[in-house]
Amino acid sequence: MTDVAMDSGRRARTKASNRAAILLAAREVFAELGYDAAGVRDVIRGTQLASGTFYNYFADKEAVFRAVLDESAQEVRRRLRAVRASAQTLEEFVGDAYRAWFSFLVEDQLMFKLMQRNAGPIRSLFGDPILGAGVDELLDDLRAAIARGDLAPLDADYMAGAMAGAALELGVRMAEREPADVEGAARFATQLFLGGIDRLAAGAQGA
Amino acid sequence: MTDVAMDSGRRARTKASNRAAILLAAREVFAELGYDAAGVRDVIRGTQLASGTFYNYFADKEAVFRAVLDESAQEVRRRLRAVRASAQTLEEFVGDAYRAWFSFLVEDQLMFKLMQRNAGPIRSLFGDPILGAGVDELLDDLRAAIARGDLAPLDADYMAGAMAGAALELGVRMAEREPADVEGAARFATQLFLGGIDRLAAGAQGA
DNA sequence: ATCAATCTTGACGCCCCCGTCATCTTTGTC
DNA sequence: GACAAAGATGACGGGGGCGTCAAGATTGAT
Repeated sequence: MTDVAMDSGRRARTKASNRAAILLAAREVFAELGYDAAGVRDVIRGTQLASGTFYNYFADKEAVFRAVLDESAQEVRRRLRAVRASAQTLEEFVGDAYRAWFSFLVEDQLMFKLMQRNAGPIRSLFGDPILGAGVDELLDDLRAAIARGDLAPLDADYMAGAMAGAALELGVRMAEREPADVEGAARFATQLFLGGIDRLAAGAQGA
Repeated sequence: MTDVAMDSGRRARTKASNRAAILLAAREVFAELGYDAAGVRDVIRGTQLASGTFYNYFADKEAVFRAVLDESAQEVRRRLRAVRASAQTLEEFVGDAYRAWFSFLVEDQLMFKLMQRNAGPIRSLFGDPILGAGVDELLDDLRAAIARGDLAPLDADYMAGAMAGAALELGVRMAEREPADVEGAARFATQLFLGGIDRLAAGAQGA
């Protein structure tokens, strides 16, 4: 052997590329047919591989599905974290997050389609999280902002839900426009929530 | 025969009750397993009937599914229409609609579960509408209000989307609280959107 | 060049669901 | 009570997806 853990052999390279091919095909198939309707065969049909080979890479359909979602979820969270961390004002915090989210939807429409089509399966395979962990992080950020005094003491749980729900439906409509209206949708969402936060804050202190 | 179209015979009664039993079982099964995973057999297992009997009432799985959704959708729309028609102010319009929506979710949790679980199939079987026709009516109302001058000229499409998306996710969180927080969630949503509308209106005229 | 280890292949057996249909049961009529 | 029409039943044949595995192909080390 040339050395340990050298992933440069032909062996290792095809292994990686096969895995990638399966993941890509799976993403397309799940987005197109939906998790339940899609079969392992539909996935491999999208590659050059034989049916048996699939099982050298993943235990079953659920395993690929999880892997596919992990990829996307990580990327989304990475971007949103970056944007939120560098926000200086509340307006930046809200606006940049929406802008990043909408941009991502436009870039990776396959993932968006996948999320919409498989909301049910995602909810039942993982806990609740469709936008899942992403919403959890938003919730944490909101709570932290309230604790710091940067944000009025509103119901962070409801707020995170409303922002996430609006993000999904606005995303659909944003992507339908020609050309995709990332900036317009981001501005709309920003004004909507900043205005809403103001009013909720006013009500909270008055009560 | 006693007479025409008399639905009082034993015959007609069992027919109606069988149909109802199938619809109820279908609602439960679809909510529990999801449209794709559920089979016609799962549905009849929830009744006293034999497998063949199913096909005397519905052509196939898709047909029952459509029937189940129709029932619920009609009820939701009926309630929302009633509430909106009698609204005098913007605050009533928004607040009462959310209150009606959240109440309905609490009363008919089975339908809510069904909606969440089968968002994908619903989207692909019908056009887009998960909350579908309901959102269309909201959109119409918003446009009408803008035309009348009761509402500032904001993007009605985005607004309807944001309100609907928030309605879904707020609904989830509202129902999770113990006891279900219909009033709190309705107030939250109302303040959020009234505040948002104010700010969007201010921006619109300034631009 | 040889050979063992590793990976790929696709046919196979298994299981489950679907929609039908010949048969039996119930209903309504006279 | 007898008979015809309407309806319920569940066994059956067909189709399709799943995961396995024996046989063949590739790789990498000597």
